[in-house]
Amino acid sequence: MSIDSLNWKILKLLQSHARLSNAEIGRRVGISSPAVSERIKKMEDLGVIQDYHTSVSPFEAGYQLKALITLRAFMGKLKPFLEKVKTYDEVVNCYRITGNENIVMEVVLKNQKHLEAFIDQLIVYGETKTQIVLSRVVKNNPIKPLK
Amino acid sequence: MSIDSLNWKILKLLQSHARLSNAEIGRRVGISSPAVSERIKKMEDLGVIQDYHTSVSPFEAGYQLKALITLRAFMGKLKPFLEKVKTYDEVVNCYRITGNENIVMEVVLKNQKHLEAFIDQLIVYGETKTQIVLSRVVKNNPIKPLK
DNA sequence: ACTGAAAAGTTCATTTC
DNA sequence: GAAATGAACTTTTCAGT
Repeated sequence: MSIDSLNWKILKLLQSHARLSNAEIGRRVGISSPAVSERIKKMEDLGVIQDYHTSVSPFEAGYQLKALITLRAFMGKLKPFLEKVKTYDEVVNCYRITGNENIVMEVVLKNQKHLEAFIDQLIVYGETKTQIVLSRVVKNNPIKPLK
Repeated sequence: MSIDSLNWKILKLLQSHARLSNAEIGRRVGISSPAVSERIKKMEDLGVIQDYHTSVSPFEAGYQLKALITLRAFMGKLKPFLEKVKTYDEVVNCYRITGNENIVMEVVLKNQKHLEAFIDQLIVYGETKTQIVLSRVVKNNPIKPLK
């Protein structure tokens, strides 16, 4: 499927402002709101649009620490871990990756004690390395059309 | 600021379904739509809600590869890189982190040739390590209230 | 992709608790 | 201070073109 330039205009708006009304989007891209609605629906159905997400400030929610934790799973422990990781409230995102480590997780934590307790839970699945997130330099940069 | 339980209910809905109408949220949490609207507005103003984001499938948009690239910046090159990184279309997210590497980026790329060309651009700023993302095990897991 | 009418949702002032 | 109500306005949905 190829995304036409009108759909790219719609996606550009939605990627940074998901709660814009169809009418407002229509005004900005120059079509009527039913047309916007139909295009968005089609993109949802085709899987071009995956989901609409609200980001909540971890800090405001009481999570003082953000970290990236990589895991190098022990033999036979990767599969059980892939199931277990879905149950951790601390894990916001988790990727399976190539290389020496198998897994990288983005986690939110109350404090250092919480971090320590969380890492302790992981130790049965593999070796971990932890990097504290100091700041977010680029945040959800919208995807653009290929040239 | 502490988030009350009604606001947590609203946030729970919004985190996974950012385009729900205020009226629909109100129905599900048991208050009127003006009350929902006011609560959301207040959370936006206080910075509890940071933004509303639509995720577009990189694959459907023509990006066949997703990778995590870490960078260990050369002496005096970190600051210029922090400015430069905001200009790369390939970089969806970028964090500054503690540890041996200073930076980790989530990037989307057309193909291996594109990856190679992108890494070539980074080489002036520091040493890179690239890990290809095989799959996303956990995706935007909503933040929950602290116990 | 547009139009037009009906249904649904939002906004704002006011009232209530 | 927080939420409900009701009127005016806006948006969405769904028909037909």
